[in-house]
Amino acid sequence: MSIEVDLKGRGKREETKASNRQAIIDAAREVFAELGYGATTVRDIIRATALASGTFYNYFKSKEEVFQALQDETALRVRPRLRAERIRARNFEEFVSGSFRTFFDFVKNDHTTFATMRRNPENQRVRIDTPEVIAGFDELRTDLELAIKNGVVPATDADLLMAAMVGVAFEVANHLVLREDLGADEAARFATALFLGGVHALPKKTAKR
Amino acid sequence: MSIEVDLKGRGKREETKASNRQAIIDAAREVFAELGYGATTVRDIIRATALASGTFYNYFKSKEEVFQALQDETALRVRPRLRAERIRARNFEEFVSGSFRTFFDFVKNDHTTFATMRRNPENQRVRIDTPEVIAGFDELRTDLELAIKNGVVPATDADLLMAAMVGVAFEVANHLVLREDLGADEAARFATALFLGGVHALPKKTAKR
DNA sequence: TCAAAAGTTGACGGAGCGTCATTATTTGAT
DNA sequence: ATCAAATAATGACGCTCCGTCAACTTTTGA
Repeated sequence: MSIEVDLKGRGKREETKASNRQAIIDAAREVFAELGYGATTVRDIIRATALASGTFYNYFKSKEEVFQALQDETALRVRPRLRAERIRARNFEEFVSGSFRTFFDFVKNDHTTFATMRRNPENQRVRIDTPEVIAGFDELRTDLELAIKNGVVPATDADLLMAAMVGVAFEVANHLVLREDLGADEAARFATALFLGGVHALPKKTAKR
Repeated sequence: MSIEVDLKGRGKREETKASNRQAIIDAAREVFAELGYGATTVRDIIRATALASGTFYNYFKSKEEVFQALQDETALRVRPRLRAERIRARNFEEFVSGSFRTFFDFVKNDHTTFATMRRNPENQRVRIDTPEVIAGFDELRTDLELAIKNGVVPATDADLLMAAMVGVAFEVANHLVLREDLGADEAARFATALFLGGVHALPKKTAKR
């Protein structure tokens, strides 16, 4: 008679599998933060765990793959917020300002996660475009295409528009992490004004992709 | 009586030193392009050279450092062009459009270099902010500060303005590399219109940094 | 001409990698 | 409750690459 609650509905097998995977991911997050992405080894990660070295490879192929899982986990936390913001928005202006504000808020609060993910001691930025991240980009482009179709935005290359928005978002986010004096509010106001102003000034040339 | 021309003014010592260094850098460029940054090893690089493995370490500490040298070399080719463009520009509009156009032209023509530097098979982007690159960013910020001082641009956080311009430039450049149908002209026209329009729409709030 | 300085070489000890035979745990059928 | 098959964990092993260093070669300038 077990008073144990089956945390995961399924059997013990499934349960430990999930918990081991999470243990590795959690350990990785800490080790990456401490040593930097480049310097950490698979052994470092597994050593921060109760598991044996071989076990690592039952779950991930390499440290890149754990990193990708980490990135996916993050994207998985951000995307719903962005989606909520997108639904709440009643016009294009709100869509843009809500997106920037949400993203910057996340970056500023989840500081460590984002910093770890983009910077490391060697002054080298690593960014992996995981499925979740790419899906997020696609959602954005789709929305921009919709805005174009509705005539809210001049008919431009939606791909470029997305690129521009993403570029501004990530690069500004970087400064957000590095600069103490810069808040999410200010950054969001800046990015929104810049992007919206820019969009309205676009020529109506290049239509399709 | 040597008919040999001392390519480098100095003695033989200096000369081979310079040529070895260059040989390593050149080999690295090719190997990175072939195997991708992540997969290449120091031995791969040195094997593509007439030198011995130990010699590598007389010139660089690691493959990261060679990569940095490569990046610096690239930045060293781009910066003068950007500076020339900046001098030619007779107003802020020309400054912005000239900068984007020059950068995108370079990216499109020097395709391989840029692609190698930002992408690799593992779908992972690596970017190192080397001294040359940072210096380039600083120049840009200085110019933007000047434009603000002259009242051509609303008084905004020059740091953010730089970040935005850099973000747009790099992210659009990425698409430039990946998309066949996209030309440097079109990209430059897009980025210029977006950025200039955005700048003029900025609030005059946040003054200093 | 030659000894000191500078640079090159590749072999070596060490570290991390990914695999795999072995051992332990879980499962479902009886 | 028992047990054989399925599944997962373990850590030792062979391998590759790393960075160093003593021995050797080339250059320098006295």
